[in-house]
Amino acid sequence: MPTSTVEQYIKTIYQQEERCAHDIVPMKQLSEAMGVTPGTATAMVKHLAERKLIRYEPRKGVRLTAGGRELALIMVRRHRLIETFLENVLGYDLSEVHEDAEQLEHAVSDKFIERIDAYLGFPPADPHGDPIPSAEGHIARRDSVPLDHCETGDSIRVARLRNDDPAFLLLMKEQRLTPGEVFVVIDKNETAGTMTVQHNARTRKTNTPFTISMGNSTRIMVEPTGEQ
Amino acid sequence: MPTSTVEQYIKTIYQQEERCAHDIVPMKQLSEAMGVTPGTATAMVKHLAERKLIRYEPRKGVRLTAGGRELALIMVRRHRLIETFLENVLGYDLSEVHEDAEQLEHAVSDKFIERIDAYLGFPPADPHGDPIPSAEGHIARRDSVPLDHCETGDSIRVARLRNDDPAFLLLMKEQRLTPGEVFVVIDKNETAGTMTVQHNARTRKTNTPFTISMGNSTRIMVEPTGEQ
DNA sequence: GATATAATTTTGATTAATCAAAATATATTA
DNA sequence: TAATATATTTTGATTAATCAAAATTATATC
Ligand SMILES: [Mn+2]
Ligand SMILES: [Mn+2]
Ligand SMILES: [Mn+2]
Ligand SMILES: [Mn+2]
Repeated sequence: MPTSTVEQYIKTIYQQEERCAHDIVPMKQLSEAMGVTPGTATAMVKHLAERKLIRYEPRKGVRLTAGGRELALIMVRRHRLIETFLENVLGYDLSEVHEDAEQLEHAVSDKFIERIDAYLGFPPADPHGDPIPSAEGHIARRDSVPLDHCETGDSIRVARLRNDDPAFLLLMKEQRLTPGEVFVVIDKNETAGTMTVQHNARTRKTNTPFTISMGNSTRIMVEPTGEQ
Repeated sequence: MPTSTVEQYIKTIYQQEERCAHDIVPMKQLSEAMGVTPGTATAMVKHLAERKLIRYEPRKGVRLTAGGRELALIMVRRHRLIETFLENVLGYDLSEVHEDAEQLEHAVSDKFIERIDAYLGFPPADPHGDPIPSAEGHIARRDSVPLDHCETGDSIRVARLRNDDPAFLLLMKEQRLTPGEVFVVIDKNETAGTMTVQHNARTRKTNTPFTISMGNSTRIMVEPTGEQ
């Protein structure tokens, strides 16, 4: 049985592989993502390699083995189902779900997770819009693009918010920039490094435009609505 | 912040104090209840005494301080609310709730517990009939007696099942000997060391009597129905 | 290409939790 | 009371996870 520390390292390596074009993950990146000193990460990485959960290339970095990916997807499934439960059932705010899920994911049994899944009606995605892997380890690939790839006039739907910072998520909630919501890009100012979007709601009169930095907009994944 | 090991020791000491007429808990009893060697328990007990969670009398045993009792009641509250959630919401069997609660109680946040409490409608007792302490650490005292204190002819209601063994609980469920159910003692055989009870249901025809050993009957806490 | 900078690994130490087995104290029994 | 049994503590060792700081290697810069 993996310890919760091992679980957390493996999940983190998976996430870093996703972020950086599924290349090898360097030690600095891993140690920073784990919040430990580089030496600690090196020691753990050797242990994970012995356990055959990763392949470790000294002085280069690490990547998951098939077995490591399997464990990572189990952890991602747990995390996302727990987040969905916290928001949908217990009424947590979007900005609060991550912190608690980060702990609970290491304490729940398979039985618990499968029952939660059924209770929620087998949701395809978590509150951030991230797809929930199946119990067998299959994960849906959804082709969304970062908001900064869009142009003025584009009609878009928010797909995922790839940032766990509560302050960021609180702001997104305030501006209704949450998964499923439809917007139009009304301005893209490369010089200023900002994008301005406007909510498409017909039920509200106050569709005040909202301006966001280009940096933050890379964390908002969107897909075209198909409408012009 | 106490580690989950510290939490578990404190909760266990509380339970052993309850069992044995709130006297001092000897080291052997503690080490057996924790499933560790006596030396391990001695080392931990010194640590808990430094933390002012217990008072430790060498060669005698331990007892909780006010602070220790406070932590213990927090853990008991968590455990019982989680058990209630697992049975009432996720459909766990009575015999399955304990194992998962034993892990989850160390991973949940205060926010999680208060939301679960509200979601369940502030239940007074868990599925075993054990009272749930309030968030402020108050616990209801219910004066129930062990089944073996009853006499032939007594009409009784099951209050609590003080045994976490899944096999025992499975049997109790089968015989409908669960909290709230009403029975009549139809025989008490001191020589054979058995008691026989019969379910009071009017909706069923098959009220076959059920015989249980005196030893097991001490784990079934009951209260008189008031009817003759 | 030599040197400065950055990343990585190694070394030595620490903390929490545990066990096995030896030592000691207490309780029971003859 | 003396001998025996039981409970408890002590000692020495182990495992997992971590840090600080020194040593090493790779990368970038001049
Ligand atoms: Mn985690
Ligand atoms: Mn998420
Ligand atoms: Mn526990
Ligand atoms: Mn219970």
